Amino acid sequence: MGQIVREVPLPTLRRLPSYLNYLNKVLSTGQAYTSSTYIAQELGFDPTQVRKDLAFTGIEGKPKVGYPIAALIESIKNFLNWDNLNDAFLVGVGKLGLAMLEYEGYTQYGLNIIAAFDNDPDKIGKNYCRGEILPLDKMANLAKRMHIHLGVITVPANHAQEVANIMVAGGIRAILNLAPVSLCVPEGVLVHNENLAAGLALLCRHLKKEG
Amino acid sequence: MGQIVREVPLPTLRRLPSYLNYLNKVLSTGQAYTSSTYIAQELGFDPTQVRKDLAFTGIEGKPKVGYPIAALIESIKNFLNWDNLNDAFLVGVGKLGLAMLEYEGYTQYGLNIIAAFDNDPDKIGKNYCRGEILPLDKMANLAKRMHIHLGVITVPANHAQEVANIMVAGGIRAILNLAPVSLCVPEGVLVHNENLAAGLALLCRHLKKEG
DNA sequence: TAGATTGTTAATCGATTAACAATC
DNA sequence: TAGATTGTTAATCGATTAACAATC
Repeated sequence: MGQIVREVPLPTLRRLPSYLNYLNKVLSTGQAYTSSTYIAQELGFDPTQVRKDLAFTGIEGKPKVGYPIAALIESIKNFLNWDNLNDAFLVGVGKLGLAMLEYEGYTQYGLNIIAAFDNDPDKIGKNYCRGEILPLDKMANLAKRMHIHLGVITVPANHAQEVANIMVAGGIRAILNLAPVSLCVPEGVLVHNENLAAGLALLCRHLKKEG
Repeated sequence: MGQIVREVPLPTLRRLPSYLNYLNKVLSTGQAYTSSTYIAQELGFDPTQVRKDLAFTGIEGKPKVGYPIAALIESIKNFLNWDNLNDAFLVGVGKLGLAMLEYEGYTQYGLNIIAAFDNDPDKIGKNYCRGEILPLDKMANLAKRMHIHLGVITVPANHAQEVANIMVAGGIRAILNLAPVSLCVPEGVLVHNENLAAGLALLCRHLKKEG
Protein backbone atom coordinates (compact mmCIF):
# COMPACT_ATOMS: atom_id res chain seq x y z
CA MET A 1 0.00 0.00 0.00
CA GLY A 2 1.15 3.53 -0.71
CA GLN A 3 2.57 4.85 2.54
CA ILE A 4 2.59 8.60 2.84
CA VAL A 5 4.25 11.01 5.18
CA ARG A 6 1.25 12.50 6.85
CA GLU A 7 1.70 15.99 8.22
CA VAL A 8 -2.05 16.61 8.34
CA PRO A 9 -4.15 14.24 10.44
CA LEU A 10 -6.48 12.22 8.25
CA PRO A 11 -9.56 13.16 10.28
CA THR A 12 -8.74 16.83 9.68
CA LEU A 13 -8.53 16.24 5.95
CA ARG A 14 -11.87 14.47 5.99
CA ARG A 15 -13.53 17.31 7.90
CA LEU A 16 -12.33 20.12 5.64
CA PRO A 17 -15.06 19.55 3.02
CA SER A 18 -17.71 19.97 5.73
CA TYR A 19 -16.27 23.36 6.64
CA LEU A 20 -16.37 24.32 3.00
CA ASN A 21 -20.04 23.38 2.74
CA TYR A 22 -20.95 25.44 5.78
CA LEU A 23 -18.80 28.41 4.80
CA ASN A 24 -20.27 28.59 1.32
CA LYS A 25 -23.73 28.60 2.84
CA VAL A 26 -22.85 31.42 5.24
CA LEU A 27 -21.02 33.41 2.60
CA SER A 28 -24.14 33.52 0.45
CA THR A 29 -25.95 35.34 3.27
CA GLY A 30 -23.49 38.20 2.93
CA GLN A 31 -21.73 37.63 6.24
CA ALA A 32 -18.02 38.46 6.16
CA TYR A 33 -16.67 36.78 9.30
CA THR A 34 -17.46 33.70 11.32
CA SER A 35 -15.91 32.10 14.39
CA SER A 36 -14.83 28.65 15.42
CA THR A 37 -17.64 28.67 17.98
CA TYR A 38 -20.33 29.09 15.34
CA ILE A 39 -18.78 26.59 12.95
CA ALA A 40 -18.41 24.04 15.73
CA GLN A 41 -22.00 24.48 16.83
CA GLU A 42 -23.34 24.08 13.32
CA LEU A 43 -21.30 20.98 12.50
CA GLY A 44 -21.28 19.34 15.91
CA PHE A 45 -17.51 19.62 16.36
CA ASP A 46 -15.37 20.98 19.18
CA PRO A 47 -14.33 24.65 18.75
CA THR A 48 -10.68 23.87 19.50
CA GLN A 49 -10.75 21.17 16.88
CA VAL A 50 -12.15 23.63 14.36
CA ARG A 51 -9.35 26.11 15.06
CA LYS A 52 -6.71 23.41 14.74
CA ASP A 53 -8.19 22.04 11.55
CA LEU A 54 -8.39 25.47 9.95
CA ALA A 55 -4.88 26.38 11.06
CA PHE A 56 -3.54 23.52 8.92
CA THR A 57 -4.76 25.31 5.81
CA GLY A 58 -2.69 28.37 6.68
CA ILE A 59 -5.51 30.77 7.49
CA GLU A 60 -5.06 33.28 10.29
CA GLY A 61 -8.03 34.39 12.31
CA LYS A 62 -8.41 37.62 14.23
CA PRO A 63 -8.98 37.47 17.97
CA LYS A 64 -12.39 38.83 18.87
CA VAL A 65 -13.45 38.85 15.21
CA GLY A 66 -13.04 35.33 13.89
CA TYR A 67 -12.13 34.19 10.38
CA PRO A 68 -12.76 36.08 7.13
CA ILE A 69 -15.12 33.73 5.34
CA ALA A 70 -14.09 34.35 1.73
CA ALA A 71 -10.38 34.05 2.53
CA LEU A 72 -11.02 30.94 4.58
CA ILE A 73 -12.85 29.28 1.71
CA GLU A 74 -9.93 30.07 -0.58
CA SER A 75 -7.48 28.75 1.98
CA ILE A 76 -9.26 25.42 2.32
CA LYS A 77 -9.74 25.06 -1.43
CA ASN A 78 -6.11 25.80 -2.05
CA PHE A 79 -5.02 23.35 0.61
CA LEU A 80 -7.10 20.58 -0.94
CA ASN A 81 -6.04 21.46 -4.47
CA TRP A 82 -9.66 22.21 -5.19
CA ASP A 83 -9.03 25.62 -6.71
CA ASN A 84 -7.67 23.85 -9.75
CA LEU A 85 -9.73 21.02 -11.20
CA ASN A 86 -8.03 17.64 -11.18
CA ASP A 87 -8.58 15.98 -14.54
CA ALA A 88 -9.44 12.32 -14.19
CA PHE A 89 -10.13 9.16 -16.19
CA LEU A 90 -13.02 6.89 -15.32
CA VAL A 91 -13.02 3.18 -16.11
CA GLY A 92 -16.21 1.13 -16.17
CA VAL A 93 -19.28 2.65 -17.78
CA GLY A 94 -21.96 0.60 -16.04
CA LYS A 95 -24.85 2.13 -14.16
CA LEU A 96 -22.70 3.58 -11.43
CA GLY A 97 -20.06 4.83 -13.87
CA LEU A 98 -22.73 6.54 -15.94
CA ALA A 99 -24.21 8.18 -12.85
CA MET A 100 -20.74 9.51 -12.04
CA LEU A 101 -20.24 10.78 -15.58
CA GLU A 102 -23.56 12.56 -15.67
CA TYR A 103 -23.38 14.20 -12.29
CA GLU A 104 -22.08 17.72 -12.62
CA GLY A 105 -21.43 18.51 -8.96
CA TYR A 106 -18.04 16.87 -8.55
CA THR A 107 -16.22 19.86 -10.01
CA GLN A 108 -17.07 21.50 -6.70
CA TYR A 109 -14.83 18.89 -5.11
CA GLY A 110 -11.95 19.27 -7.51
CA LEU A 111 -12.87 16.32 -9.72
CA ASN A 112 -13.16 16.69 -13.47
CA ILE A 113 -13.72 13.44 -15.35
CA ILE A 114 -12.53 14.10 -18.87
CA ALA A 115 -12.70 10.63 -20.39
CA ALA A 116 -14.45 7.31 -19.84
CA PHE A 117 -13.17 3.83 -20.72
CA ASP A 118 -14.62 0.36 -20.96
CA ASN A 119 -13.63 -2.91 -22.60
CA ASP A 120 -17.13 -3.95 -23.63
CA PRO A 121 -17.30 -3.70 -27.47
CA ASP A 122 -20.99 -2.86 -27.17
CA LYS A 123 -20.14 0.24 -25.18
CA ILE A 124 -16.97 1.45 -26.90
CA GLY A 125 -17.76 4.26 -29.30
CA LYS A 126 -21.12 5.02 -27.74
CA ASN A 127 -21.69 8.53 -26.45
CA TYR A 128 -22.50 9.61 -22.96
CA CYS A 129 -23.44 13.13 -21.95
CA ARG A 130 -20.04 14.64 -22.56
CA GLY A 131 -18.15 12.37 -24.92
CA GLU A 132 -17.42 8.99 -26.38
CA ILE A 133 -16.59 5.82 -24.48
CA LEU A 134 -13.03 4.80 -25.29
CA PRO A 135 -11.45 1.34 -25.36
CA LEU A 136 -9.72 0.40 -22.13
CA ASP A 137 -6.49 -0.54 -23.89
CA LYS A 138 -5.94 3.08 -24.91
CA MET A 139 -6.14 4.28 -21.33
CA ALA A 140 -2.60 3.90 -20.04
CA ASN A 141 -1.03 5.62 -23.03
CA LEU A 142 -3.52 8.45 -23.01
CA ALA A 143 -3.02 8.96 -19.30
CA LYS A 144 0.71 9.30 -19.83
CA ARG A 145 0.36 11.65 -22.80
CA MET A 146 -2.20 13.86 -21.05
CA HIS A 147 -0.52 13.73 -17.65
CA ILE A 148 -3.59 12.40 -15.90
CA HIS A 149 -2.90 11.52 -12.28
CA LEU A 150 -6.36 10.74 -10.96
CA GLY A 151 -8.44 7.67 -11.78
CA VAL A 152 -11.96 6.56 -10.91
CA ILE A 153 -12.77 2.84 -10.89
CA THR A 154 -16.40 1.84 -11.42
CA VAL A 155 -15.97 -1.70 -12.71
CA PRO A 156 -17.24 -4.88 -11.01
CA ALA A 157 -15.20 -6.10 -8.05
CA ASN A 158 -13.49 -8.91 -9.95
CA HIS A 159 -11.91 -6.52 -12.49
CA ALA A 160 -10.94 -3.69 -10.18
CA GLN A 161 -7.40 -4.83 -9.41
CA GLU A 162 -6.64 -5.34 -13.10
CA VAL A 163 -7.88 -1.83 -13.89
CA ALA A 164 -5.86 -0.40 -11.01
CA ASN A 165 -2.73 -2.04 -12.42
CA ILE A 166 -3.34 -0.43 -15.80
CA MET A 167 -3.92 2.93 -14.18
CA VAL A 168 -0.68 2.68 -12.26
CA ALA A 169 1.11 1.72 -15.47
CA GLY A 170 -0.32 4.89 -17.01
CA GLY A 171 1.18 7.03 -14.28
CA ILE A 172 -1.97 7.56 -12.25
CA ARG A 173 -1.12 8.33 -8.63
CA ALA A 174 -4.49 8.68 -6.93
CA ILE A 175 -7.41 6.30 -7.36
CA LEU A 176 -10.99 6.64 -6.27
CA ASN A 177 -12.14 3.04 -6.07
CA LEU A 178 -15.87 2.48 -6.07
CA ALA A 179 -15.61 -1.29 -6.46
CA PRO A 180 -16.15 -3.28 -3.26
CA VAL A 181 -12.63 -4.70 -2.95
CA SER A 182 -9.41 -3.38 -1.50
CA LEU A 183 -6.66 -2.86 -4.05
CA CYS A 184 -2.91 -3.38 -3.95
CA VAL A 185 -0.91 -0.51 -5.40
CA PRO A 186 2.76 0.44 -5.20
CA GLU A 187 4.18 2.94 -2.76
CA GLY A 188 3.36 6.50 -3.71
CA VAL A 189 -0.03 5.68 -5.18
CA LEU A 190 -2.99 6.50 -2.98
CA VAL A 191 -6.21 4.50 -3.21
CA HIS A 192 -9.36 5.61 -1.52
CA ASN A 193 -11.94 2.85 -1.25
CA GLU A 194 -15.41 4.29 -1.42
CA ASN A 195 -17.99 1.62 -1.02
CA LEU A 196 -21.18 1.43 0.90
CA ALA A 197 -20.26 -1.64 2.92
CA ALA A 198 -18.71 0.21 5.87
CA GLY A 199 -21.58 2.68 6.11
CA LEU A 200 -24.16 -0.09 5.89
CA ALA A 201 -22.33 -1.97 8.63
CA LEU A 202 -22.81 1.01 10.97
CA LEU A 203 -26.46 1.46 10.03
CA CYS A 204 -27.45 -2.21 10.14
CA ARG A 205 -25.71 -2.72 13.46
CA HIS A 206 -27.57 0.28 14.83
CA LEU A 207 -30.88 -1.27 13.75
CA LYS A 208 -29.96 -4.60 15.28
CA LYS A 209 -29.11 -3.03 18.64
CA GLU A 210 -32.38 -1.11 18.73
CA GLY A 211 -34.34 -4.25 17.97
CA MET B 1 -19.88 -15.81 31.00
CA GLY B 2 -22.07 -12.77 31.51
CA GLN B 3 -20.07 -10.10 29.78
CA ILE B 4 -20.60 -6.38 29.92
CA VAL B 5 -21.58 -5.54 26.37
CA ARG B 6 -19.10 -2.84 25.55
CA GLU B 7 -19.85 -0.52 22.72
CA VAL B 8 -18.00 -1.61 19.63
CA PRO B 9 -15.37 0.86 18.40
CA LEU B 10 -16.46 2.48 15.16
CA PRO B 11 -13.21 1.58 13.39
CA THR B 12 -13.88 -2.07 14.20
CA LEU B 13 -17.36 -1.84 12.74
CA ARG B 14 -15.97 -0.29 9.59
CA ARG B 15 -13.37 -3.03 9.19
CA LEU B 16 -15.76 -5.95 9.58
CA PRO B 17 -16.96 -5.83 5.96
CA SER B 18 -13.35 -6.15 4.76
CA TYR B 19 -12.94 -9.33 6.77
CA LEU B 20 -16.12 -10.65 5.22
CA ASN B 21 -14.80 -9.95 1.73
CA TYR B 22 -11.56 -11.75 2.40
CA LEU B 23 -13.17 -14.67 4.21
CA ASN B 24 -15.66 -15.29 1.41
CA LYS B 25 -12.80 -15.34 -1.03
CA VAL B 26 -10.83 -17.86 1.04
CA LEU B 27 -13.88 -19.99 1.75
CA SER B 28 -14.44 -20.49 -1.95
CA THR B 29 -11.00 -22.12 -2.23
CA GLY B 30 -12.20 -24.86 0.10
CA GLN B 31 -10.03 -23.87 3.05
CA ALA B 32 -11.66 -24.49 6.43
CA TYR B 33 -9.52 -22.44 8.83
CA THR B 34 -7.57 -19.23 8.69
CA SER B 35 -5.60 -17.24 11.25
CA SER B 36 -5.36 -13.62 12.33
CA THR B 37 -1.84 -13.57 10.89
CA TYR B 38 -3.02 -14.41 7.39
CA ILE B 39 -5.99 -12.07 7.53
CA ALA B 40 -3.81 -9.24 8.81
CA GLN B 41 -1.23 -9.80 6.09
CA GLU B 42 -3.85 -9.81 3.35
CA LEU B 43 -5.64 -6.68 4.53
CA GLY B 44 -2.68 -4.72 5.86
CA PHE B 45 -3.90 -4.74 9.45
CA ASP B 46 -2.21 -5.68 12.71
CA PRO B 47 -2.83 -9.30 13.82
CA THR B 48 -3.79 -8.24 17.35
CA GLN B 49 -6.27 -5.82 15.91
CA VAL B 50 -7.78 -8.58 13.81
CA ARG B 51 -8.22 -10.82 16.86
CA LYS B 52 -9.82 -8.02 18.84
CA ASP B 53 -12.13 -7.06 16.01
CA LEU B 54 -13.26 -10.64 15.48
CA ALA B 55 -13.74 -11.22 19.20
CA PHE B 56 -16.42 -8.51 19.22
CA THR B 57 -18.58 -10.65 16.96
CA GLY B 58 -18.51 -13.48 19.50
CA ILE B 59 -16.38 -15.97 17.52
CA GLU B 60 -13.91 -18.15 19.38
CA GLY B 61 -10.74 -19.24 17.65
CA LYS B 62 -8.65 -22.28 18.43
CA PRO B 63 -5.04 -21.79 19.50
CA LYS B 64 -2.68 -23.28 16.94
CA VAL B 65 -5.52 -23.71 14.45
CA GLY B 66 -7.09 -20.33 13.94
CA TYR B 67 -10.70 -19.47 13.13
CA PRO B 68 -13.22 -21.72 11.36
CA ILE B 69 -13.97 -19.70 8.24
CA ALA B 70 -17.61 -20.62 7.69
CA ALA B 71 -18.53 -20.02 11.33
CA LEU B 72 -16.61 -16.75 11.34
CA ILE B 73 -18.50 -15.49 8.32
CA GLU B 74 -21.77 -16.32 10.02
CA SER B 75 -20.61 -14.63 13.20
CA ILE B 76 -19.75 -11.39 11.42
CA LYS B 77 -22.94 -11.42 9.36
CA ASN B 78 -25.03 -12.00 12.44
CA PHE B 79 -23.24 -9.25 14.31
CA LEU B 80 -23.92 -6.77 11.51
CA ASN B 81 -27.50 -7.91 11.04
CA TRP B 82 -26.54 -8.95 7.53
CA ASP B 83 -27.96 -12.45 7.79
CA ASN B 84 -31.40 -10.92 7.54
CA LEU B 85 -31.98 -8.38 4.82
CA ASN B 86 -32.90 -4.90 6.02
CA ASP B 87 -35.79 -3.60 3.94
CA ALA B 88 -35.32 0.01 2.95
CA PHE B 89 -37.03 2.90 1.17
CA LEU B 90 -35.13 5.06 -1.29
CA VAL B 91 -36.06 8.67 -2.00
CA GLY B 92 -34.85 10.49 -5.10
CA VAL B 93 -34.89 8.63 -8.38
CA GLY B 94 -32.30 10.64 -10.25
CA LYS B 95 -29.26 9.13 -11.89
CA LEU B 96 -27.65 8.08 -8.65
CA GLY B 97 -30.89 6.79 -7.21
CA LEU B 98 -31.49 4.72 -10.30
CA ALA B 99 -27.99 3.29 -10.17
CA MET B 100 -28.65 2.28 -6.56
CA LEU B 101 -31.98 0.70 -7.51
CA GLU B 102 -30.53 -1.28 -10.35
CA TYR B 103 -27.44 -2.55 -8.57
CA GLU B 104 -28.10 -6.01 -7.20
CA GLY B 105 -25.06 -6.40 -5.00
CA TYR B 106 -26.23 -4.50 -1.93
CA THR B 107 -28.17 -7.50 -0.64
CA GLN B 108 -24.73 -8.86 0.19
CA TYR B 109 -24.43 -5.96 2.62
CA GLY B 110 -27.80 -6.42 4.22
CA LEU B 111 -29.57 -3.76 2.17
CA ASN B 112 -32.81 -4.50 0.33
CA ILE B 113 -34.45 -1.50 -1.29
CA ILE B 114 -38.10 -2.42 -1.64
CA ALA B 115 -39.60 0.88 -2.78
CA ALA B 116 -38.55 4.11 -4.45
CA PHE B 117 -40.12 7.55 -4.03
CA ASP B 118 -39.92 10.90 -5.79
CA ASN B 119 -42.02 14.04 -5.92
CA ASP B 120 -41.50 14.75 -9.62
CA PRO B 121 -44.85 14.12 -11.37
CA ASP B 122 -42.92 13.07 -14.48
CA LYS B 123 -41.32 10.24 -12.53
CA ILE B 124 -44.17 9.07 -10.31
CA GLY B 125 -45.83 5.99 -11.77
CA LYS B 126 -42.90 5.18 -14.05
CA ASN B 127 -41.30 1.78 -13.66
CA TYR B 128 -37.74 0.99 -12.80
CA CYS B 129 -36.22 -2.46 -12.87
CA ARG B 130 -38.16 -3.81 -9.92
CA GLY B 131 -41.23 -1.67 -9.47
CA GLU B 132 -43.04 1.61 -9.75
CA ILE B 133 -41.89 4.99 -8.50
CA LEU B 134 -44.24 6.16 -5.75
CA PRO B 135 -45.19 9.70 -4.70
CA LEU B 136 -43.09 11.06 -1.85
CA ASP B 137 -46.12 12.03 0.21
CA LYS B 138 -47.05 8.37 0.62
CA MET B 139 -43.67 7.51 2.08
CA ALA B 140 -44.06 8.24 5.78
CA ASN B 141 -47.32 6.35 6.10
CA LEU B 142 -46.06 3.37 4.14
CA ALA B 143 -42.89 3.26 6.22
CA LYS B 144 -44.96 3.12 9.38
CA ARG B 145 -47.34 0.47 8.05
CA MET B 146 -44.54 -1.72 6.71
CA HIS B 147 -42.21 -1.14 9.66
CA ILE B 148 -39.40 0.14 7.50
CA HIS B 149 -36.49 1.41 9.55
CA LEU B 150 -33.85 2.09 6.93
CA GLY B 151 -33.87 4.92 4.40
CA VAL B 152 -31.63 5.90 1.50
CA ILE B 153 -31.48 9.54 0.41
CA THR B 154 -30.44 10.25 -3.18
CA VAL B 155 -32.01 13.67 -3.69
CA PRO B 156 -30.11 16.90 -4.43
CA ALA B 157 -28.42 18.55 -1.45
CA ASN B 158 -31.05 21.24 -1.02
CA HIS B 159 -33.85 18.74 -0.44
CA ALA B 160 -32.04 16.21 1.71
CA GLN B 161 -32.96 17.66 5.12
CA GLU B 162 -36.62 17.85 4.17
CA VAL B 163 -36.58 14.20 3.07
CA ALA B 164 -34.78 13.19 6.26
CA ASN B 165 -37.52 14.88 8.32
CA ILE B 166 -40.20 12.92 6.49
CA MET B 167 -38.27 9.69 6.99
CA VAL B 168 -37.95 10.34 10.71
CA ALA B 169 -41.67 11.10 10.86
CA GLY B 170 -42.26 7.72 9.22
CA GLY B 171 -40.32 5.95 11.94
CA ILE B 172 -37.11 5.41 10.02
CA ARG B 173 -34.18 5.06 12.40
CA ALA B 174 -31.16 4.66 10.11
CA ILE B 175 -30.42 6.79 7.07
CA LEU B 176 -27.87 6.33 4.34
CA ASN B 177 -27.41 9.86 3.06
CA LEU B 178 -25.82 10.17 -0.36
CA ALA B 179 -26.50 13.89 -0.68
CA PRO B 180 -23.51 16.15 0.01
CA VAL B 181 -24.86 17.81 3.18
CA SER B 182 -24.86 16.85 6.82
CA LEU B 183 -28.31 16.27 8.23
CA CYS B 184 -29.88 17.03 11.59
CA VAL B 185 -31.87 14.17 13.07
CA PRO B 186 -33.21 13.48 16.56
CA GLU B 187 -31.43 11.32 19.11
CA GLY B 188 -31.78 7.64 18.33
CA VAL B 189 -31.70 8.09 14.56
CA LEU B 190 -28.39 7.30 12.92
CA VAL B 191 -27.32 9.06 9.74
CA HIS B 192 -24.36 7.92 7.73
CA ASN B 193 -23.16 10.53 5.28
CA GLU B 194 -21.72 8.88 2.24
CA ASN B 195 -20.41 11.40 -0.17
CA LEU B 196 -17.30 11.57 -2.22
CA ALA B 197 -16.07 14.88 -0.83
CA ALA B 198 -13.99 13.43 2.00
CA GLY B 199 -12.36 10.83 -0.24
CA LEU B 200 -11.63 13.40 -2.92
CA ALA B 201 -10.08 15.64 -0.28
CA LEU B 202 -7.57 12.90 0.56
CA LEU B 203 -6.80 12.12 -3.07
CA CYS B 204 -6.51 15.72 -4.28
CA ARG B 205 -4.32 16.68 -1.34
CA HIS B 206 -2.09 13.71 -2.15
CA LEU B 207 -1.73 14.93 -5.72
CA LYS B 208 -0.98 18.46 -4.56
CA LYS B 209 1.79 17.30 -2.24
CA GLU B 210 3.39 15.18 -4.96
CA GLY B 211 3.28 18.12 -7.36
C1' DT C 1 -11.51 49.30 28.11
C1' DA C 2 -14.16 44.59 28.47
C1' DG C 3 -15.30 40.64 26.38
C1' DA C 4 -15.02 37.53 22.71
C1' DT C 5 -11.95 35.02 20.12
C1' DT C 6 -7.55 33.09 18.52
C1' DG C 7 -3.55 30.07 18.94
C1' DT C 8 -1.01 26.98 21.82
C1' DT C 9 0.24 24.07 25.53
C1' DA C 10 -1.40 20.47 28.67
C1' DA C 11 -4.63 16.74 29.93
C1' DT C 12 -7.60 13.25 28.54
C1' DC C 13 -9.43 9.77 25.93
C1' DG C 14 -9.58 5.93 22.85
C1' DA C 15 -7.50 3.06 19.43
C1' DT C 16 -3.52 0.63 17.93
C1' DT C 17 0.38 -2.10 18.79
C1' DA C 18 3.47 -4.90 21.78
C1' DA C 19 4.22 -8.50 25.05
C1' DC C 20 3.18 -12.84 26.80
C1' DA C 21 0.83 -16.62 29.27
C1' DA C 22 -2.55 -20.15 28.08
C1' DT C 23 -3.85 -23.42 24.80
C1' DC C 24 -4.24 -27.44 21.73
C1' DT D 1 5.94 -32.89 22.44
C1' DA D 2 7.06 -28.25 19.95
C1' DG D 3 5.45 -24.53 17.78
C1' DA D 4 1.81 -21.77 16.12
C1' DT D 5 -1.98 -19.33 17.55
C1' DT D 6 -5.45 -17.33 20.60
C1' DG D 7 -7.02 -14.04 24.11
C1' DT D 8 -5.72 -10.54 27.32
C1' DT D 9 -3.12 -7.19 29.75
C1' DA D 10 0.20 -3.39 29.29
C1' DA D 11 2.50 0.22 26.57
C1' DT D 12 2.32 3.38 22.96
C1' DC D 13 0.54 6.47 19.89
C1' DG D 14 -2.43 9.95 18.06
C1' DA D 15 -6.54 12.60 18.18
C1' DT D 16 -9.77 15.15 20.88
C1' DT D 17 -10.84 18.18 24.49
C1' DA D 18 -9.65 21.44 28.26
C1' DA D 19 -7.22 25.37 29.99
C1' DC D 20 -5.47 29.76 29.36
C1' DA D 21 -2.44 33.59 27.95
C1' DA D 22 -2.26 36.76 24.05
C1' DT D 23 -4.86 39.64 21.21
C1' DC D 24 -7.71 43.24 19.07
